[in-house]
Amino acid sequence: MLTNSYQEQEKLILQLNEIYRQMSPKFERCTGISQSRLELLHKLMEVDEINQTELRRQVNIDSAAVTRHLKQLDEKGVVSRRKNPEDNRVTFVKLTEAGRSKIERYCKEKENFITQVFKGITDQERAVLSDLLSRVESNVKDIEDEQPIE
Amino acid sequence: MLTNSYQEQEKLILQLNEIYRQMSPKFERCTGISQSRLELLHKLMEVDEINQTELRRQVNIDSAAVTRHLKQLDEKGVVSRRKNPEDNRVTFVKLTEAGRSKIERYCKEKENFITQVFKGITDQERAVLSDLLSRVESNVKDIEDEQPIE
DNA sequence: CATCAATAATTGACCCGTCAACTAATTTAG
DNA sequence: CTAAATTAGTTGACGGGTCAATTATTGATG
Repeated sequence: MLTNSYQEQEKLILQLNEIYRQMSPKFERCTGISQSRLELLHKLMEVDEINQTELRRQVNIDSAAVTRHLKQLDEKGVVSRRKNPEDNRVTFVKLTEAGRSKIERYCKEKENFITQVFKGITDQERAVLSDLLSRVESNVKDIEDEQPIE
Repeated sequence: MLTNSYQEQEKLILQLNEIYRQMSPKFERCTGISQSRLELLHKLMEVDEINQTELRRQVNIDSAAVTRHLKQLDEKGVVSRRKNPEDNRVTFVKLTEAGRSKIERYCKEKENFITQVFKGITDQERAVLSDLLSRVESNVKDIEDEQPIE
């Protein structure tokens, strides 16, 4: 009984991984941009100007990753950066005009994509899903890192 | 109305990504091995000997990734490989004795981990979750890759 | 005020995954 | 029987993420 239940839990974990792994590359092929990069840009859309630490906090990825994304986006002219004159450690980031219009097109594609992902799933079911995922997420957050084997 | 619903869908996608990103590194720190590598080993546990293509098919990751995992596992003495004498293109993989006993310890840690992930979630709720994820997964699979912007 | 601690951002090393190109072995067809 | 297609596995280039170490700047404290 417990064994049976455990195996179902194992399967759920695999499902979560599987969905992520299937979805990420497809998202990128469909929209032309990766999910996390678009998420970064989406945040920038909302705030006009923001420093990297705050951006990192909101998108919740490593600051190293943020730096590299922004560097490339800067080179492509999607984003511009300047130092905070009152504190030379922090750098402000904002979208360029070109970037802004590009993103709109990305978001259009994203909309199609997302619609397809949840095809046939009712509002109510999505609410249930969201609740369950939130609880899982919270459990994951609470897990203490332990000593690995060896 | 539709906008509201859409934003919830967006959030769900973010949640899925978030869980994956949070879980993967934690899993590895807790158990001492990565999820996909343990999944590979788990499969090997069940089948005694198997060729790489079949393994790739079952675990559903790129053959390049499989090759690299097995190469490292081979070097660590967890796994042994030999060519199929009847078809020199295929290579058979199997666990070594040392590997087999190591995996048992990993699985023990994994069990703790998974238990924590689903803490406070009932069997019935897990069943619902599994169903919803399956449907999402199936939708993702059906998405046709389209032309990206530009 | 001079030193030591904290903070923001960057960089390097590494893991994991994809795709595309390549090698080698085996089938298949002409 | 040989040439072309297929198949298994490997490798290289690349994108994305983490952690740990480093740099530069600012803040705090004796």
